[in-house]
Amino acid sequence: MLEFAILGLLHESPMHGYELRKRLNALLGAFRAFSYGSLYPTLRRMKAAGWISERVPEETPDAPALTPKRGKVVYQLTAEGKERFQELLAEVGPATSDDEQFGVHFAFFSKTSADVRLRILEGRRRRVEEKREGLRAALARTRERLDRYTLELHEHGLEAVEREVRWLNELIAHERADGAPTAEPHATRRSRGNGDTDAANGQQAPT
Amino acid sequence: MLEFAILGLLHESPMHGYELRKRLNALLGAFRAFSYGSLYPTLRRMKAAGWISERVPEETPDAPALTPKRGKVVYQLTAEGKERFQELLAEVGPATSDDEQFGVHFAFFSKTSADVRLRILEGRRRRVEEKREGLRAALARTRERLDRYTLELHEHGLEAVEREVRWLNELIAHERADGAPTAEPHATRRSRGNGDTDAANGQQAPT
DNA sequence: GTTAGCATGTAAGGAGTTACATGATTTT
DNA sequence: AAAATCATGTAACTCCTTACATGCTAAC
Repeated sequence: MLEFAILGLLHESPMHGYELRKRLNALLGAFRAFSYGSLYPTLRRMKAAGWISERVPEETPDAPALTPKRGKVVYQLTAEGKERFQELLAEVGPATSDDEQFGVHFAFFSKTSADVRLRILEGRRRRVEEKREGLRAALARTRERLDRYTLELHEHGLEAVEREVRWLNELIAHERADGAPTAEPHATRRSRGNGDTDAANGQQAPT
Repeated sequence: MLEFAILGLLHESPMHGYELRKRLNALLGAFRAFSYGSLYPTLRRMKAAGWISERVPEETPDAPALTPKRGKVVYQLTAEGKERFQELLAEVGPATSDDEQFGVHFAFFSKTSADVRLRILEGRRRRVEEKREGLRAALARTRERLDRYTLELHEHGLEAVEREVRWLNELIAHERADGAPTAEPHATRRSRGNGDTDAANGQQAPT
């Protein structure tokens, strides 16, 4: 997780730990935050594994050995690191649909190939739909017996999940449209709604 | 967390581990799931701490020592356990606004006193509002530089957070109305909207 | 009489957090 | 030169997961 995120960020440009952490928490803002206590040990491990290397920050040729005393350590990806990142990008396991895993994978979608993107989105959708069905069933089964607050909690959870399914549907439709503008012979009319999600919509124009 | 949830469930009725886990995951459906690997050791700890006790399932007086060989172990709350639960209910620390902590606390709201409920809801709202502001600032700051997907992720996150603020506002208003139908001399008109949350609403009737 | 699901547990370990400790650099 | 913030790191610990191991009980 952390490792993957670090690889992704260093893929864009070399960085030192402190900055890495800030960018990490900005990137994943909605999902996750990491502390130094995990960051630095992870960097160590990754260096030992050969995926990243330290780089002494460019000395201006004039001031050669100024003071890299306990200096900033700038990390950059090695060739192996780049490979590893590609590997992790494409490796869509059963856990890739988990909240956090999905978030991180999604954050690096622009570095992911179109087919893998689609696989991930569909996997996530299935997962979220399962959760939705579970919640619906539980609600239908116990609606009468639940106290006001538990009910409120479950309904709010259900709505959040329904929203996410809609979001994923849009993303998937978009991916399909982008990837095969003239190919797919199966969704000519009906720009929204895919038959599975029931029609409990009612959206309004975005802010 | 687990401990708190167990106390809460056993507060309703005695149960054995297996059932406990099922009810636990049903109760927190949207938030969390626990595995046996954590459940049983936790039960042990709690028993050692004196919060719960095992109860040999009522033998029918006719068949005295039938076969409780490796029988079901039914756990029930002790007096100390009940106290502990009340303590945890009322103890609103800085972490009570965290996603999971909040979810569990909320699930037991019907056993929580009105003033604590309000404190928890307001704490949560503040937390979520902070997150919202962070996301908004980040979006405003970097909107141009972000790739399509990161943008999509952040916007979806922001919307989710905005939804939760609205939800919390409703809950808080409801609590206030319930708790002090005639008392509070400070919210006579304006049944909704609390000045802080900006007016990006636009809700429709619930399902 | 064997598969499926109920029921209880343990050992090893993953993935992080908190709290602490320290030094360098910039701002006031 | 004091305060803030940047920057790196470690030790101890928390909390839970995975994988395994076992036995009982109902259904087919």
